[in-house]
Amino acid sequence: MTENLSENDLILQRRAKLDALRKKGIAYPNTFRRDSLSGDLRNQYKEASKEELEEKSIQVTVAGRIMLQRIMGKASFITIQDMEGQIQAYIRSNDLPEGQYEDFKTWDLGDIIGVSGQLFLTKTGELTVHADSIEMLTKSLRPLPEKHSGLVDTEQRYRKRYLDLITNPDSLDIFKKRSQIVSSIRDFFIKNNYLEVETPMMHSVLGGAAAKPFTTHHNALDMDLYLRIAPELYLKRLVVGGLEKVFEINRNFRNEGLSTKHNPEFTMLEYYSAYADFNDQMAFIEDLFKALTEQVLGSSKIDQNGVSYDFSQPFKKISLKDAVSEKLSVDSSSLEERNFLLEIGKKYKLDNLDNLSDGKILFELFEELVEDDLIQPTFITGYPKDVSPLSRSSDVNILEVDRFELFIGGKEIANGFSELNDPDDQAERFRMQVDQKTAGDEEAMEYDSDYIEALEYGLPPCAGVGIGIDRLVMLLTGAQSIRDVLLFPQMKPKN
RNA sequence: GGGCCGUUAGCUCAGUCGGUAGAGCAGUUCGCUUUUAACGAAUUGGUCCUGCGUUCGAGUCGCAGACGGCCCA
Repeated sequence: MTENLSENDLILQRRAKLDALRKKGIAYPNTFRRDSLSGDLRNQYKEASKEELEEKSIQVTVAGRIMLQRIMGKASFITIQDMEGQIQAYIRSNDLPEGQYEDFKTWDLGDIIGVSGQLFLTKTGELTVHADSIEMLTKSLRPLPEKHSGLVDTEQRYRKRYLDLITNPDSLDIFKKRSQIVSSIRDFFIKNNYLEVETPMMHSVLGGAAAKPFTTHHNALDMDLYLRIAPELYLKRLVVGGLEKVFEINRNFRNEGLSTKHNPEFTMLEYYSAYADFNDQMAFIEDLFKALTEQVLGSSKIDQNGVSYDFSQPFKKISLKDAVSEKLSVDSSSLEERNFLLEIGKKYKLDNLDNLSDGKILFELFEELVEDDLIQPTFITGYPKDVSPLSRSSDVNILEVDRFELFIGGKEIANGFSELNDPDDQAERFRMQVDQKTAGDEEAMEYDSDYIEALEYGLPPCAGVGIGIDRLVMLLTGAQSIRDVLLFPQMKPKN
């Protein structure tokens, strides 16, 4: 448990074995090359019969970590694990140089070795490499977690992810899926003629989202900088610059509490398309989810944590006001009356109620009352202007903007809107943000005059979307905590 | 920030009413040439998360703290 670097017996024994290797001059070789991976061999020969394999005399060289061993006096079976899975090797004294079998018997679980030999099927039908040569490649000095249960302790799984990955195939599978998801998204955007870009992670002006930032300091410039809370304002500068379709998959940093849904650094996909509006983007998201689930999970109809999702169908759409009024069983027009909003806000114990605008109260009521219940994919539309300082104003309702958020499984998955490209309107919204900041709102944005100047050159009509990759991976893998989809979730150091 | 729960051997876990710290796996030794979490025999291994307190005596009870998990804000 405690990080005890004083070496116990198990480590001393392994070190003694390493010393013996060092004396022979074969401690950490790097000349061994494999020609096969466990998964490929399994796939390739899953149909082959014992006789066929024997007849073909297939010589292979594999490498990996010893995970299981069944040692007998003059012959052994071991299970070695590589990046694709496990394969068994049969090590027989007679087939090795004099004395090597005795050395082999001192090898430990966790050691990384290479094995060459012919493939065969054992009498129980398991594909096995019949070793004619074996080599110790990396001596492991510390014992692995228990071979059957794997590493169970949640804290250790996060702190020592490598042990989790070695011993828990389910965990490994989540991270393989995560990689496929990101790769599939990237393909989808590139196919749709988007250009992938990278924008600054260190910002001198805070903007692009409502969040508390981390600050850092640049010594040579002697200036404080924020770790970015969102790339939005830079990506839209690029659209001004003529990159009419751009996307970025990268980290954002928000200085807030940790939970099963929040990690201070997390991965965001943001993309922008000129000559599109928020309705176009909703349709595009439906296409994205259909393609993504088909590619990564093999079907757009999936079951996750007891819920069935069908991503081949259009998603439900409902306005924020209707969603809240439905929940409260009141007429949606009553949500336009401040007294009623205050009454309901009080009932649900919203903080600092009197200082909140009507739109903010409505928005917070939505989060409080509705969000968790949006299990099937649902676009919420009709967002209040005062919680959406970068969104284009609605042409039909002066208090609202052309914005949506997508909820699936009770979690916010995407946020998108027609972009505000009127520089005067944007300047006015920034000023309101600054007022809110002055009034004590720590999540409010700063006035970004450089961005306003960019808008003055002309941002084409456009719409953009942000999708939280971590939550998306949670959805598609069934993970219950964001820490289970982050290789190294944020943890307090021990001691 | 609040509530609840957890922390015992390298790992996975027991530990009764407060009375000498236990098992399985791993390790070590022996046996075993087609095993499957191999098997059989023997055996080593402890800062019971930390500190303070109560007590003749604390893994166990109390207080404070650390780290983690879940829920709430």
